[in-house]
Amino acid sequence: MPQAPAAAADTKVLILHAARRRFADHGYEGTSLNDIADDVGIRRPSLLHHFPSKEAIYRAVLFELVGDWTALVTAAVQDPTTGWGQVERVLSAAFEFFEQHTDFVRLARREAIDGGPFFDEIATGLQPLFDRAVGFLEKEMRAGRLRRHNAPQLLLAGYGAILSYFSDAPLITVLLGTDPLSKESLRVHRREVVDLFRNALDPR
Amino acid sequence: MPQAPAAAADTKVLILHAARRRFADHGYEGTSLNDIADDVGIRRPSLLHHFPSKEAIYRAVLFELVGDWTALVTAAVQDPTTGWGQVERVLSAAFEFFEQHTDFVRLARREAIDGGPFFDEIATGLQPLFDRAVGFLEKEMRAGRLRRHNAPQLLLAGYGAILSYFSDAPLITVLLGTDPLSKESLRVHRREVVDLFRNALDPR
DNA sequence: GGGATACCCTACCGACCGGTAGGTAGGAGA
DNA sequence: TCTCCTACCTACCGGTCGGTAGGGTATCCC
Repeated sequence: MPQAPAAAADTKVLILHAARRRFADHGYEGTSLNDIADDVGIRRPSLLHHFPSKEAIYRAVLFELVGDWTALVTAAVQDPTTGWGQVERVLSAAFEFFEQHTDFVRLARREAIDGGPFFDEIATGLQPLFDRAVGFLEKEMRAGRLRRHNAPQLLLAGYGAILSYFSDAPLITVLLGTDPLSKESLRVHRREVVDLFRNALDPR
Repeated sequence: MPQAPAAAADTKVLILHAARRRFADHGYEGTSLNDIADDVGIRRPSLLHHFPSKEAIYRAVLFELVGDWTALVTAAVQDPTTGWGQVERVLSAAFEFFEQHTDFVRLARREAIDGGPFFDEIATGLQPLFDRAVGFLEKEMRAGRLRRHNAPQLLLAGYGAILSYFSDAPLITVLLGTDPLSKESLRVHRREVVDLFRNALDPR
């Protein structure tokens, strides 16, 4: 029983959505095209009508997410605030983004660990963001609006602390005994992390 | 050309060693028994003479590492020191362990993200360690030897900051432009993280 | 010497992988 | 109405996966 063809754009969106979930949950190797096709409700060869290969699907998912992340950071940095206020703004924006894009966090983590075939493009995509953040921190430290630290290392520590909470949610669920992604847990975690960095950075 | 059989114990050790590297580098799905067998220098069926299945090999690798980690934490906590001094001691011990067991870090990370079939046993193995650490922090906070914080969340933030530095080394290499696992980089990172937590915890 | 056992091998299995070939249904435009 | 295109299908490709069967050889124990 043949099926009425859907609009190509719609199917492509459905594929990307299903693929993002699968890749985030099980990684590149742990996801088969059949898995994705089943989620969409079509057969595998029909997937490959919309994308030339599994690799192309993965790449599309990755770039979409990096694009979202870049847009958010760019917007957050637009604001001319300085000192601790700006740091807190960016921290908050990052938190909100990660809350709403847990797939992105886990995918990024997998890429960071793997150093796989797509890794280079992702890394060079993220580097300007990192450099800009380091530049901002160092400028504010020199101006005395933030306490002096090794800016890149501090940034890495912060990125690690926040990202881990979202990427390792399955483990943290067991450790805490409650859902770490619940409104209340998120509120508490966010306050704790912001506090950690205020103690380190805010000259008061 | 048949080969002289080696002592079973030796081969088993070689298998576990090769498997740990492979699983850490490429994950469970991304590692085939042929990969491991090639590293050891035997054929795949010979692997399965020493272990009943791929899953059994993975499980053995995982439990060995969790055992090492448990032993280290237990030893570090043995010391009767209190307050910030004890926190700094444990932090230092963890750093050293992670430096020497980067395979463990990446494997643990993969497990934490996946929530896979082996995950439950690992998580319940780690939970007592987590609970004990939280207990220590809260005791010291009540006694006024550490500044008050939400202990579990602070611990998670710390664990995330440190672990990420090692697990995400491939990405960080690109971001920093230097080897994050070099003696000098490690020294700087360690000082920065210890500083971060001293600012938060040490009542001075 | 003769088993028994431990270790490793080649040869094979069924299942699944990503990807291709070829065909069909149905809408759009001449 | 004829033609072209899109979207999807079934059937198949070569190759790899984890795992098994069965044989050969070295070593240990009697």
